[in-house]
Amino acid sequence: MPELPDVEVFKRYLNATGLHQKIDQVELRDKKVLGKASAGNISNTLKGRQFESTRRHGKHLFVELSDDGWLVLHFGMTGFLQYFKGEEEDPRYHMLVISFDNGYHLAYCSRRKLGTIDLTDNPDTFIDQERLGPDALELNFDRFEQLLKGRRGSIKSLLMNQQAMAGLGNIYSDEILFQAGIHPKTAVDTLTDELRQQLFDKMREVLDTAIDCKADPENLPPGYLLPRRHEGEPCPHCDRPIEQIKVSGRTAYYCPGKQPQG
DNA sequence: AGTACCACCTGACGGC
DNA sequence: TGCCGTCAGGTGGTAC
Repeated sequence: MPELPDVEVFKRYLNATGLHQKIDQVELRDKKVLGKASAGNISNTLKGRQFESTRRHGKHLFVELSDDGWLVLHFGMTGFLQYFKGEEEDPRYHMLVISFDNGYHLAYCSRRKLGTIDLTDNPDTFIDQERLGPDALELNFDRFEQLLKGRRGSIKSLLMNQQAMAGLGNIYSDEILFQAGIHPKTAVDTLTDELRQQLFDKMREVLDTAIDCKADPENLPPGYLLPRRHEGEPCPHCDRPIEQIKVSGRTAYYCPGKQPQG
């Protein structure tokens, strides 16, 4: 699930629940989700401290600790956060459980364990080390155009390339290309000025809208692809059946009427 | 540079 | 009902 809008929702959730409380206990239940930091390292760093603030960059969530240091969360395909009191209802997917002195717990949950938990002294350093591009919502049009320059691959691959820009994954790149009326396989270097502008505008619009909708596709306004993102479903604009193709290894859905092949 | 394929994990779904 | 193949919204490595 977690692309930029989802992670932004997690960030707000954490801001509303887990800040400014002393961390009493830290339990790492599966080391498979660890990045470079060790379990002991995570535990020692968090215990006795508080979460002070959060920052999101692309699909990464950084959580600032009192006295230097940040916890880094990446959610993979199935990660999410859960704040709860007392007993855990379904602890099967709780990979990391942080217990506060108010009796509440914050759990990092993941079914497929494809996410990563790590530590960093400085988010900017971490972003550099991971070679992440600028956050998709912090781009201005000039910077966006710079990113497109000299690229020859498909536009969908570029949108999903975290080194180019950070935050977009398979489903929101589909939605953005649908709204912009651009076929996912369109070569980047064949996009007209008009389409580049359209793409940039729709990227912002889709991301802002998705965040407003709590990143739940069912809440999206009429005219969005995501609730109908299945082969053969009618296009919400023209009723033509949605088609499915592979674009750099990922399944892409698009409307052949609204997004003609270039 | 770009793409294709595999791997990491687990669960859901469709076909038989 | 049960087994099996396939696929899933992410990422990294390798090979071409």
